[in-house]
Amino acid sequence: MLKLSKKTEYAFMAARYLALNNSGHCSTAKEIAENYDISRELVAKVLQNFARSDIAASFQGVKGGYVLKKNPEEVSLFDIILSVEDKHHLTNCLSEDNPDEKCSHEDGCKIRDPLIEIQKRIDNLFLETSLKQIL
Amino acid sequence: MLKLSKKTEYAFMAARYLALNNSGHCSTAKEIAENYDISRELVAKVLQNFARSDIAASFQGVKGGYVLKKNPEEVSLFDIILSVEDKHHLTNCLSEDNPDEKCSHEDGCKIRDPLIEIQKRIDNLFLETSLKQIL
DNA sequence: TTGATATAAGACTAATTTAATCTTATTTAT
DNA sequence: ATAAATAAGATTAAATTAGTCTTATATCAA
Repeated sequence: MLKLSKKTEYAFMAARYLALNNSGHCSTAKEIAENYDISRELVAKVLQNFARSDIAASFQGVKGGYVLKKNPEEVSLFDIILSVEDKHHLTNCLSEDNPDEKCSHEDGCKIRDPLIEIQKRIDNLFLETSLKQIL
Repeated sequence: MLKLSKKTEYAFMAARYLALNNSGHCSTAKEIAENYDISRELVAKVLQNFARSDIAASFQGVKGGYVLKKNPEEVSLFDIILSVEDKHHLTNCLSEDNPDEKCSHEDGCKIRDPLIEIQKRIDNLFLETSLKQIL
């Protein structure tokens, strides 16, 4: 596997849409969902996440919606993933709720450290790629 | 997410075990499973995959088991992942059974190309890391 | 002030994927 | 012959992910 979730895919798409339509105009979840033919509710959740993590500003009510809060070159794909995904770790024993040496296979499994290194380098790939680069 | 499957974790562990115990000695699935306290059947499947993809040689019958067929520095983590995992793609539209331009979001989603690039670079990280490096 | 259209957020259900187990067959050393 | 191993596929169970539904709140405009 090692697959991005649909939520992350939708997040990339929604962020891209916001970036391309940021001329003072407020984009709604409905608008984006219809544009890509995906679930309105899922897009809405993605956008709510964006608002929470300060990627986008939200406006409620009629004429409400979302606008990007940063320049596309200032938003990394990593920011977007983090905004939308709670777990983003290669293995369970690499996650923060499982700090330090804790591995379900006791000290039998010694693959943790090299994987931490690879994890960092993968994160960096997404960190180095900005939203601007996918427009 | 973007998580390795347990199968892949087990594969790394099993490969590591084989590499550390390759002094003419045949390692069995049972032995490895007990050593790491994981399911015997799952380890068996991993080892069968290793045999099919020529990472290990298998010997049947009593006194049977598996031995690494290559030097640890000649086996990459990517080889191991490929051996054990059928899908190893960042997104569904990146998989081979979905060639070329086919994306469920028609031409609406334009994130495919940059993701192909990131996919390649992730693959490279695993390709550049050899089994020897996790011993 | 009411109705229409948004976001906000959480509960719930459905679908898919992954993990684990079970079963049967075959091989081979003793 | 028997015990211990691989081989391979079927089946079940568990976990995760995707998608939907519901209720509440905000805001614009007639």
